[in-house]
Amino acid sequence: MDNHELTIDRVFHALSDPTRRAIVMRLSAKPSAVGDLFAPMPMALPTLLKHIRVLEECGLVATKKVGRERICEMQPEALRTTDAWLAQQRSVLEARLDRMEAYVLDLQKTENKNGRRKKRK
Amino acid sequence: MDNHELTIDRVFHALSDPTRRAIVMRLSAKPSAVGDLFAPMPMALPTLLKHIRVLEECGLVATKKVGRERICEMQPEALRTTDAWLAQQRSVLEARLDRMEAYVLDLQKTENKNGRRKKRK
DNA sequence: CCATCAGTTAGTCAAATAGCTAACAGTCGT
DNA sequence: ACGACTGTTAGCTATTTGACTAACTGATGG
Repeated sequence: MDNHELTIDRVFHALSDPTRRAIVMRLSAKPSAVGDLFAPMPMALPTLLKHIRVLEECGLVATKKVGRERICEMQPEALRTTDAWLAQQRSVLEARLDRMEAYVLDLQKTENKNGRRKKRK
Repeated sequence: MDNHELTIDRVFHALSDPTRRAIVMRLSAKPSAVGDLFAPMPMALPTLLKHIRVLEECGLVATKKVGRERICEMQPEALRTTDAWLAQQRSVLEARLDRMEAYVLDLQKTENKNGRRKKRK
């Protein structure tokens, strides 16, 4: 019953498919009906529909029925949450690499001062 | 033959699994041997090994054999590439939403000037 | 040198995924 | 009212995934 859950699991999984990433790119530019999204896609309509459902269930996209069309549009929040996870990892990782680089540079400086016979046995 | 490909597909897929995200988080903090990663995981060793291979094949992690251990460490580049994709979508989407908000605010202002009978039928 | 330690390979299995076709169901224009 | 338009549902299939156990390989450490 409780679909439309915004779990990082689901969002990453949704974005792992090139068709779904293409949909996300189009919907980021502007909301569209299912038929508009379908036009350029090399697959059957029900297949596309299923991709849209996946995007909906992870919270990346919301849809509403208007007449006989279904309009799809991006939900900025899901994108932000996922971006935040990635940014967090990057910052932890890159902070550590920077510290390491600083440490190595410091080592080199110390070596230059204290002992130059390093290269000989 | 050509594994270790850094495709956005593979990176997103790799990150869609909570076990693999946990590995990424630990390796972002510091490189570790397979055994260290294994210790807190509630699964068999070969299962963990396979997760590590997935991370390796998408370019997120690199490993090297040292004695009888295998040391794993993060590859910052893969994280950056994926982060860039997400950031790009966010910027397109949020720029559009901002324009739309501005437009709506402008409409409201115009209405306030021209016609106040809006609320009555 | 041989037991233990740290992975590794191979093989099995259930569930999930992405694709298809065929048939059905609301809406709209005339 | 009815045909065309736009989805939608219901199966079916092949492939991939994430998990397991059992058996194997290559490095220590004593």
